[in-house]
Amino acid sequence: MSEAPARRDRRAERHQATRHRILHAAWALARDRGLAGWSLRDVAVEVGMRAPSLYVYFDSKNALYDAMFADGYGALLARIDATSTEGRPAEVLHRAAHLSFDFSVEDPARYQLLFLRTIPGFTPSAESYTLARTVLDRLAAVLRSAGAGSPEQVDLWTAVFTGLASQQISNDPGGDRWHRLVDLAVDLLIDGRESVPVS
Amino acid sequence: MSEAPARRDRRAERHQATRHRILHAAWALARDRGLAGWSLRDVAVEVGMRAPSLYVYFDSKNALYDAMFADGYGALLARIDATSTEGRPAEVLHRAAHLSFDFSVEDPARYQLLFLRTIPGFTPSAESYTLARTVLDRLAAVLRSAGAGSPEQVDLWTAVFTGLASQQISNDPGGDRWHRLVDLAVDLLIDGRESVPVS
DNA sequence: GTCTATAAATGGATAGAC
DNA sequence: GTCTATCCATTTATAGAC
Repeated sequence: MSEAPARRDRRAERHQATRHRILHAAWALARDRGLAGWSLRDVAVEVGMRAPSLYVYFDSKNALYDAMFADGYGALLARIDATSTEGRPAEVLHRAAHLSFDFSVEDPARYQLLFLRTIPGFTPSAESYTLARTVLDRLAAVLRSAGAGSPEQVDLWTAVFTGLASQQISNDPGGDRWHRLVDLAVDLLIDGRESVPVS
Repeated sequence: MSEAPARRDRRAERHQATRHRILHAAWALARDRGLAGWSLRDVAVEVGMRAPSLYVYFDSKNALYDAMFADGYGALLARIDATSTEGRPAEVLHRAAHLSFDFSVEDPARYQLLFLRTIPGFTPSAESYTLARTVLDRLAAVLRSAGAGSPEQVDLWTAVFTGLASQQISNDPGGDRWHRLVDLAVDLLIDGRESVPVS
């Protein structure tokens, strides 16, 4: 009440900016030491603060995990939106497969947080969970638009490409041993009855 | 030197038995609270001891994780040995697929320890890692015996069936939404064998 | 909003008596 | 082999000064 709207807005903006710096630092630590390999102190050091100051921005460590969870699905949504759905169905499906695979492999910690249940005591908030559902439905819609949209087909697709990504992450980090199989897997899923040449 | 061999043997046997009790308790806690959701104190309570006594049997918590890792791969090996390799290649492949899928799904904590890198600071010992390699080679040999043994085929198979299992665990625990897709996936992979590059 | 100080709890690990 | 006692480090989280 005692402040002009402009000043209040600037402060809110600044607050949001600091939140993002904290979030970014947490991601960096997660990528570097594993999803569970860092503490709030570590995050604080990374952003040039003391640990207690973080509580101005996040109510708890799990709240920070929840923000990371939502942020990760936000990144997936952005990736989906940035991917063309033009072209023949087969082309769309190849693009969708690489989208899933690449998104998973490029950040194993994010993969672990978004797609596995691995942090003891952490459960996404209702809002974050709803976001996750929405984003995955959006990905399913892409498959549907390319004629691979039955529930069974979608389930099989997600299993195959997260499976390829998981193997790539765990058994050949930085390599391409499973990446090389992505297009082949798409072809097998598109038509299992006749051999499809691999380019 | 001051003890008769018989007495020494009985003591070694007793020691091994207690080690197994501890291992069993750790698995029970991992299944119940997650792979990282328990402490050595919890394990001790479970076996009716105090935490320091555990150090008579395991040098550290990571040593206990390592024993669990080896034990898990031992269980997989036993499962492989107990599975028939008789019948037509297609039958063998269906059996192998269900073996992989069921083994993963029936114990998510074990799946996490054996197939994902999720415990900060834990790396399997050289011996355990060698065992893991041996067991997975054994599974690959089964695929080979059924005509699906090229490195690319084996990589694709493991990715597909651990992927199905991972989705089942994370998104439909206790259900069969991805279990129902196992045989379908096998058929698709069998039909596509000719298109898999043979190196 | 950031800090110091500290609570409060946890957890891995060791020393040494019995 | 098991215990008590304890160390030592860590971590999440809170209180309250500035």
